Amino acid sequence: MAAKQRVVNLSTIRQACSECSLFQLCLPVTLDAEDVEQLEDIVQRRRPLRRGEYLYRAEDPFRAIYAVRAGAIKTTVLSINGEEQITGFHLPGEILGLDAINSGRHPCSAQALETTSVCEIPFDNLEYLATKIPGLQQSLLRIMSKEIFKDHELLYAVAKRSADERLAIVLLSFSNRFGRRGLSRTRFRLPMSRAELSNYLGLAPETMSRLFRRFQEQGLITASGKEIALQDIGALRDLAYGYGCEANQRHLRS
Amino acid sequence: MAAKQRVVNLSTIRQACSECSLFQLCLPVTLDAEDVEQLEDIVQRRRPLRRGEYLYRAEDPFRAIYAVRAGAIKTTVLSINGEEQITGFHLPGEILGLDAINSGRHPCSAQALETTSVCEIPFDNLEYLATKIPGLQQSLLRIMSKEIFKDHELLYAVAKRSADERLAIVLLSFSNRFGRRGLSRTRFRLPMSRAELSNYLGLAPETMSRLFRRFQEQGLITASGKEIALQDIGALRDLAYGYGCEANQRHLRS
DNA sequence: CGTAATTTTGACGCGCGTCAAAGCTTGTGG
DNA sequence: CCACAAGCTTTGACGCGCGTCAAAATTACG
Repeated sequence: MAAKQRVVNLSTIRQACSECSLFQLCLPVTLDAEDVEQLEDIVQRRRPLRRGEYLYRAEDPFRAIYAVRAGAIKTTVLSINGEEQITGFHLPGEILGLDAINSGRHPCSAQALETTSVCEIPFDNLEYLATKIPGLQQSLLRIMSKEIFKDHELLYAVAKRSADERLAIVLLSFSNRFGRRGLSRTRFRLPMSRAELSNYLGLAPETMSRLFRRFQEQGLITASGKEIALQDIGALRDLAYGYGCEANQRHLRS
Repeated sequence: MAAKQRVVNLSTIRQACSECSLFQLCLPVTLDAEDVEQLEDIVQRRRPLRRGEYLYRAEDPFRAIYAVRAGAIKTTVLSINGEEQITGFHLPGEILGLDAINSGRHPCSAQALETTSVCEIPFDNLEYLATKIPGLQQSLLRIMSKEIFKDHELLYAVAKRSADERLAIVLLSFSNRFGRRGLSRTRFRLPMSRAELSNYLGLAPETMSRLFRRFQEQGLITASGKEIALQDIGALRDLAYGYGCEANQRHLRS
């Protein structure tokens, strides 16, 4: 089914690659045109997901990883009492599903926050390709490493910080992630509701609401609905990274 | 330097492998004796670390990943104000350093909590070997996936829960991790101080202390110093996994 | 344009951090 | 083997941050 002849040049590949969010797999290392072509052959387009549709559900068997092209996806787990815990937001250019490799089943559900299109990358093929193309294996390992690191970061970020620090942190996180994709770092549209944000951050929605008000009063941001503009990134950074968090570390030895 | 001839049989390999904590790399997939031998060749023993000694420091260039053979290691980051944030405890049989693959530098420091011996697995060699032995590549990916998942778990675990739920969760986590290694699941010695535990969980040491008292009064555990005995695992599980955490999810759509 | 879902606002209470000081370990040197 | 520090761990008192409940205001959507 992939036996057709094709003529490609590197720049169109790069472009297609980037367009369908494979750039994360391509960029870190040098893959030549042929490699990228092979990689592209295994990538599948799917019809866009509508808001609320599931990309996969927890416990589904693991077949593929996914790259978000446009839109946004949230991943969730169900706590025992049947309540939804949001574990991550995935924006264009980001990859999800890696956490399923180990057990062979998805540990969380993935649901579209708005109309969203993704690329599907069947993992069997990818893994096979990775043994053939050393650059690709490296690339894969690197992405997974980054994933681990990102999570660690969020872990500290969210676990041990006050509500306003948490909000500052995610706002800056979105700012960076949009910025990396070439969008504005200071004005963007949050794809999720306040309730989802607060759930993600482990706060009550009421607290989230009050925070948004406070942040606006302090001139840190302006917000109307989901449209956000960061007015004072410096101050946000001060909030997010450190100053005023002399939490509970003074008790440790050297 | 690795050119010497050796006669091996699979069971001694397996044993050595498990002893030096490579079992995580071997077990998930089938590697034949020769593969394991190659793997073993690149593993390096190091002299044991004494309590407080660093295995590596944040920002150190990434050379190798490490498997804990005996003892325990904590990984930490420094927040801007120079305070230590504990990001993980690593017990025998566990692997650390994977989070450095992406950037090429260790994002955190690793320090021995007690006398600790580790295996060093130079990453260049491992990566090369992984291209030669498909089973090994799979194994690596799987471990990294597990790592991602574990972190996710802890993220929810710690971020959005009350102090006693957090304590129940880590106690059960240690119970499982010791149990997996063949030690008792109900009586064990915590390798870290209360202050370190509380730092890790994002709590004040005073709170930790009060929690230990409460848990003992309620008959959940008995503790004297670092020796812990879990008396009522069922109740701990109830605390850890759900009941009574109707936190902040009732606000979400469908 | 009306109904449902979301967001906002206010009042109130509890959990947990903070400060301060009193036991307990642990290790070191006489 | 004991004495004396220097950590740790525990205890109590107190206050603030944020969750909870309830209801109004706003927005989204058919």
